[in-house]
Amino acid sequence: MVELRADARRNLERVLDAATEVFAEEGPDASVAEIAHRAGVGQGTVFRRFPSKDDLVFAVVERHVAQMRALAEQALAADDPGDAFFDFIRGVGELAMSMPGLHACVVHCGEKPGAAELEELGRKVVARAQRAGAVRRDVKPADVQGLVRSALTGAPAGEWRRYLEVVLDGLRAR
Amino acid sequence: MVELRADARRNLERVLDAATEVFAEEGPDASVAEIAHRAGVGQGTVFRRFPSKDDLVFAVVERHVAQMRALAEQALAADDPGDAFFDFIRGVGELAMSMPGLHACVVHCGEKPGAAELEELGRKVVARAQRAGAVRRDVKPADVQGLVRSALTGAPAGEWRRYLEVVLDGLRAR
DNA sequence: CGCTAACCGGACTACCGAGTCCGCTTACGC
DNA sequence: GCGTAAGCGGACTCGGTAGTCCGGTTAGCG
Repeated sequence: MVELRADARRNLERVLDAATEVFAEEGPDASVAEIAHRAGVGQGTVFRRFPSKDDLVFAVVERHVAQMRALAEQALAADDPGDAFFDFIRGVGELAMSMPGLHACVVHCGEKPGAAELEELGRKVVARAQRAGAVRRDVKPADVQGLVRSALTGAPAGEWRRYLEVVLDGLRAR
Repeated sequence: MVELRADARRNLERVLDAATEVFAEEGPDASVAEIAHRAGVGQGTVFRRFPSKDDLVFAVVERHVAQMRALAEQALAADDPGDAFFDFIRGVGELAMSMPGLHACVVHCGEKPGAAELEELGRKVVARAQRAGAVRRDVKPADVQGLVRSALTGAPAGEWRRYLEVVLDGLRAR
């Protein structure tokens, strides 16, 4: 499987796009049949590339997480560590909540995909903000991640920005 | 169905107890078969009393929510509105997280069961604390509820108390 | 007692979604 | 062109769950 035939590659992309769409709308419980149909291919085609449904979810989430990594890198390069942190979190919120279903997928896969690097970067962003005295020192980077994810996941439709601000206020050094 | 035969009443209680146990362990996705088995009755017996599985979930959640109402009433009777509020929230946390699966059930049923009265009481507790200057004024009672629920739902196993404290700090008037 | 309506259990149906299989189609190297 | 292996689709299997049904059991009244 080093080289994919042209039609196979085309279908693979269709599947990934359709899966992103469908998962974004319905979350990780969307059925593979729906995705295959939306992609205009048979179920067999989906399962040939992604041996299990979870593999498909991972692939979709992977793309999504990559964008967050970019934000984290940007935050590390910024001048003010405190502002960088708070803007980073807000950016992650915008990204995640632009496709709520996908966010549920991220939660669904736990830590699996490119989360390791993202977490590593996130750790640095947090540590830097703590060193600069902008973030309270008694929270661990994992706590920040968890709290933010909770606020985003739990907020009703249009309210997540307000929720996030409350959490961010709770994270500020006092 | 005004009067229930003695054996029927006994079975009804067994079912409710078993359901509470099982939902507390496995969340709202636990199967009715498991509950019936744990209660030592047939599935038919369960469905005779609760026409759908959701009805059963509601009944179980109802009981759980009643305990929270008690806490809210207690909070309203307390002297210091600020302390009352923060202790109330912590109490709700203890109650909810002593049975995490049940908490997921509460989330699962949305607002259905005795939530209306609980919400009404909660509203008063929050308003009182805001009037006393202990809680920031730009949050609505529903936000408090949502934020707390999010923090509890999203926290990993042993960490919910720490999460809750961050959120509570975010809610304090500054 | 003994009769009967209420009640019981658990087999059964209906349905849904993940993952498999195989006969047919098509890209593409020669 | 043409032969063939890569690829395709979608019907099918399999497992699991909500909800139904009915022949058998029993509470409890007279």
